[in-house]
Amino acid sequence: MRENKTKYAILGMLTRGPMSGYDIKKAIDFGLHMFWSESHGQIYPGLKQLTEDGLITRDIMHQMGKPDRHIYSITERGKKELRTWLARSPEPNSYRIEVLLKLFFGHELSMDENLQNLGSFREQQSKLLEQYLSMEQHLVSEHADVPQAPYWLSTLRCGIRISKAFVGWCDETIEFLRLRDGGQK
Amino acid sequence: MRENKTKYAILGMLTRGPMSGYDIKKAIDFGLHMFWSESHGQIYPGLKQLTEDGLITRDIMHQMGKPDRHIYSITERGKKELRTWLARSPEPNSYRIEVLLKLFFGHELSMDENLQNLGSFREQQSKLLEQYLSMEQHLVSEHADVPQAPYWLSTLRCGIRISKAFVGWCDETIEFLRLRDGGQK
DNA sequence: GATCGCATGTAAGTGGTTACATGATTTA
DNA sequence: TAAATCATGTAACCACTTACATGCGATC
Repeated sequence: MRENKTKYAILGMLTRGPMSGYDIKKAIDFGLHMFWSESHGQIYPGLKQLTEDGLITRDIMHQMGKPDRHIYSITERGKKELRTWLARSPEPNSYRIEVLLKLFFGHELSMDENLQNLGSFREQQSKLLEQYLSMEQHLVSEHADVPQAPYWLSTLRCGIRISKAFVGWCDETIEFLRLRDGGQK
Repeated sequence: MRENKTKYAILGMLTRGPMSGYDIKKAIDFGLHMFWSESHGQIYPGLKQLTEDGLITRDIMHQMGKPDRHIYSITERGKKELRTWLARSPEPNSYRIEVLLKLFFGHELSMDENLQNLGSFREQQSKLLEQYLSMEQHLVSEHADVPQAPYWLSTLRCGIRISKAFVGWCDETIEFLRLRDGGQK
């Protein structure tokens, strides 16, 4: 059974308070971007469905010079539905890591090309790492008082661990392959 | 541009030598399963397309008491296509990690439920880790001589690093949340 | 006698991204 | 003056999984 999890990301964000689809998209992009993503092409139909199911309600705010804002609020039933899902053990995640697929077939490439791929991946990950570290600082210093902070911090620290692991692996692997290549000559 | 990468996984496996769709599926499940997956509902149509495009060719082997085997071989053009893709810098991977989405909204749950989710994820990852470690041993002792071995080893070691990172993070987070919970009382 | 492995394929349905569509205001 | 931001939605398209379809032989 493949389940659509967009609804839970939406419901989760609405526990912070009423907001628009646009706000939800931004909140997901900012808060979850190291481990989750939703496109607005999923969010707007999702909001429609959730409204029909009675898990959220909609209010319309008129604005001058800007489009109307549709403000959604989570209902009690919505909260219940969210909690039920949250409490079910997480399914194993299946990721697809392109750099690893490429490296697995690395024998088909020159060593130089492999090292370039690894280098570009390393750069991606070390940029992410820096970003997470500065977000962690920001969270600790600015939002330590909000009750969700420990959970946000914990997910951030997972991102930090993972990107550190990737960077470390890149360094190890670049050296390992270089040595092998040199030794072969 | 969202690109279908199934074809590259197939082409890559066929660089080992001619094999059937069934074999390819098994090779992917066994060799790539920590970072890639393909369903046979993707593989068979993929093989058809690749044959039409002239990137692979097909031979049919009759067997007694079993269905025919369709044996595919990669062509020169196929190898070229694969190499071109392999040499392009890997795209950043977008993973969806359910346990993190759940933990991000952990404030909606009891501490006990959060710890249970973390515990179940930790178990998943530590099982994976053990599996990878034994595969590493096997690879080093049995297949050290094949020319692809360093690449296979490298991808395995990435899996090892990542699952270690997850397990370490789980331990840290379980303790972090327990302390916070105890401190609050 | 049931299930698993071998072996290939198609079809239905869902998941998800990107482009299309609109349009005012602010910023570079 | 070009672009980015605010703001919402739909439609087309592709990716991917799962169920359907078939059928023999071996194992439990």
